[in-house]
Amino acid sequence: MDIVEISKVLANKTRVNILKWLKNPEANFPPHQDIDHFDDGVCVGFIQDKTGLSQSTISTYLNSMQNANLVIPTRHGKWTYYRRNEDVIKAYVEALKTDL
Amino acid sequence: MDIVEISKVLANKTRVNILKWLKNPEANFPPHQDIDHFDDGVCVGFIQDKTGLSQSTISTYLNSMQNANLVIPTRHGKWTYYRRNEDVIKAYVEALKTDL
DNA sequence: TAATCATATCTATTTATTTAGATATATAAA
DNA sequence: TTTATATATCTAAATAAATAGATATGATTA
Repeated sequence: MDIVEISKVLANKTRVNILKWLKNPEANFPPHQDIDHFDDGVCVGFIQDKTGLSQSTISTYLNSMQNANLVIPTRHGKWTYYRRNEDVIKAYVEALKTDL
Repeated sequence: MDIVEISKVLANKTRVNILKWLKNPEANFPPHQDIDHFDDGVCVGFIQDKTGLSQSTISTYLNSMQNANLVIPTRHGKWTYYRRNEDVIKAYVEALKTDL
């Protein structure tokens, strides 16, 4: 549980927003074409559309969030879905509460 | 409660260490010359010595931490003491728990 | 298998952060 | 009232982060 590495991810409004949106994909994203649930998260394109930033920037952001273990990717055909890693998010908040 | 601004402060090992050290000044710093308690925190020089970074860097760090309301400065003669702002730290962790 | 689509990576530019030396300020001491 | 001490601010250099265009990869489709 690296507080500094996770804090670096959270030190950016867009990345914090992505995490918040992924809490409730039904409310924040349109339905996917091939599946009727968000069990594995949301595809990169939807996240990109919502932020208005470039595809490469969002891919970089999601990669950094994945490196910090804050999100989990799952490949579905040509799409990559990202969902929150609730265990790590919870553990981070707990670590702040005790260590900070 | 600005999650991004506070996360920027926590995105640096030295600044996180300073906050941790200030939790227990008795254990982490020598006694002050003029007073025999740490009620108003720890003087800048002691914090600088412990980090090994330059005086101006530590002053900048403490300033950024103060801007984020994470620490509170108090002037005692020619020394400035810094202590944790427990209310804001607690509120930040709570905000993460609910918003993030 | 050629074309297409979604995503990742590479490269480059702009902007922000880190860090320290030099200087300024504010207080205390001689 | 000069001198010393503690801290803050200014300036500048080095490093890192943000961002996007171009290109590559991997999967589907024609």
